[in-house]
Amino acid sequence: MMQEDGAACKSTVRKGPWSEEEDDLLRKCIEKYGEGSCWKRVPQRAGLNRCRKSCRWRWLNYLKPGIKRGDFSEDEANIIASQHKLLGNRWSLIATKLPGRTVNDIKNYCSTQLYKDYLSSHEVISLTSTQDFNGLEIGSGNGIEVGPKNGFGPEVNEQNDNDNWLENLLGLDECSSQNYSEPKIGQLLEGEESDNNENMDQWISSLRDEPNMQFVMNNWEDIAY
DNA sequence: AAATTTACCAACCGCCTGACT
DNA sequence: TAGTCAGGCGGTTGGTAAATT
Repeated sequence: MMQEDGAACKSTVRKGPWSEEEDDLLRKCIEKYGEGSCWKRVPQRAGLNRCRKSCRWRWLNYLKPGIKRGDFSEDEANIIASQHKLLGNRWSLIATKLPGRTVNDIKNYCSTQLYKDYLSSHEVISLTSTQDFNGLEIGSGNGIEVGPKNGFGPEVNEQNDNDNWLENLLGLDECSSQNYSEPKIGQLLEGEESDNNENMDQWISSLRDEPNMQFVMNNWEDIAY
C-alpha cells in the first residue's frame, strides 16, 4: 500500500512551524480551489513543500476563517467538561459543540486544564517517615497517588513514569501495572473510583509485602519529595 | 542572574474508515 | 472481493515562554 503517511511523508517535505509566506500560499490556494478539493493536490497547487496532512492541519486549525483564538470562556470550559464526561476523548464531537474552536485547541485544553482540575479535586497524599500505608484511607472519594511529585505532569505518561520510578526504587525489572495491578489515573478521571479503589487497595497491599518497600517506607521523605 | 521546572500549544505521526475502482 | 487512496481522528512530541528555585 502506498500511503503518504509515515516514511513517505518524512523524507523530503518541510516540517516544523509554518512561515507567513507558506500561510499566504496555502490561503490563496484554498481561496482559489476551495476547501473541499483534494488535499493531495494542495501542496502542488499552492507551491508548498509540505505533505497533504500538514496543509490540511494548518488550514483547519489556524488559517480557516472564523477560528477563535485566546482563552476559553467559562461557558466554553463548562461545555468541554460536560461533553468530555459524556463523550470521552471524542475531540471532534466535542468540537462540534463549540463553533470556532478547533479540535486541536480543545484537545490541548483538556490535556492541561482538566488535569489541573483533577489534581485540585483529588487529594495527593505524601507519606512521612513516621507513616506507612496503613495510614491511607481507601474509598473516601479522593484519589490517592503514591509516586514522585514531578512524575505527574500533563505532559508525561503518568503510568510509565510512575512505573519507572518504582522500578528504580524497588530494583525490579518490571513494576506496578504488571506486578501490582496499579490503578490508572485515566480510569479515575472516568469516574470509576469504586473499582479502582479496590485495585489500589490490592496494589498497596502488594507493595507493603515487597521487601525493598520497607526501606522506601522508612526513608519516605528523603526519597519521595 | 542563572538554572531548572512547568505549562502551553503548534505540529506531526500512525492508524482507521469509507469511497472508489 | 480485494486493493488503493484520501480524509479524518486521537495520541504524542517538541519547542519555547513563563514561573519557580
